[in-house]
Amino acid sequence: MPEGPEMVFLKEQAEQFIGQRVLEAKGAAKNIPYRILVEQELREIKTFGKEIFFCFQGFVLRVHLMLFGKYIFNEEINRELTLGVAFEDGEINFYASDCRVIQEPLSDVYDWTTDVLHPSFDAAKAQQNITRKPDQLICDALLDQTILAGVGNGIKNEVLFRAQIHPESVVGEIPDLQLKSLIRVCVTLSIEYLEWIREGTVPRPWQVYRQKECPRDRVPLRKARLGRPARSCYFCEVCQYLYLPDAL
DNA sequence: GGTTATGTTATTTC
DNA sequence: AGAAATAACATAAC
Repeated sequence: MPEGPEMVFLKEQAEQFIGQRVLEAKGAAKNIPYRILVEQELREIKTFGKEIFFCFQGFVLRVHLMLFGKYIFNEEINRELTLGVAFEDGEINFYASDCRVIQEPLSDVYDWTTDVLHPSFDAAKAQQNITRKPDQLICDALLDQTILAGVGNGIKNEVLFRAQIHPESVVGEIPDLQLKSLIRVCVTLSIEYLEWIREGTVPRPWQVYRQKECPRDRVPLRKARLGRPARSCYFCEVCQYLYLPDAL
């Protein structure tokens, strides 16, 4: 569930509660001021990458779904509730999530120019940031949330396929134009992914992620755990070019 | 039943 | 000290 587009979709769903007061807040999450939340008015909802923020007067509730997180509206499921917040017209319940309170202004903590789904995303800056670690593998660079917030393992695999770049390519060896196009695809694919969610497209039309065959070459895809830490990569050895330093 | 997995952080190890 | 590996968290699908 938890790549950037999923969180933007959640924000769109939860925005129905803006302007409403909290009737009840409960859950197992630690360091949440449950009692203080009650009566507070939800002012705004924001996302940054895979995080969502419920903004109240003077503080922000931050939720990250991590790997197994789930949320459900107006219902509880038979599992330990991490955080449930009831508003005047409905409630939202989070499970297996990481929830925190942020006191500082969000703009002191987050830089939205790195969020691929934010209007102020700065592609040129992302390219500079990636190039700053020229020895890194591109499959790792794409998952760096300080460079491309919101890109997860699914988007990573799809983007590399579309840009025809092998996941084990060394960042410093990828030509500028290729890298630029790769970053652009991070944005366009994230937007497409958001559309799939909005339209309820299931299963997601992944081209390579969790797939068996290359849709371009009809060749079996390779699956390998690459990078640090090792993450699943699905790729085509025929059409995805491996950029490596010259041998010898 | 074992393995794997859309993610991040804390701890341990080198 | 600091980088890098490992564990931890918690859940469902294969």
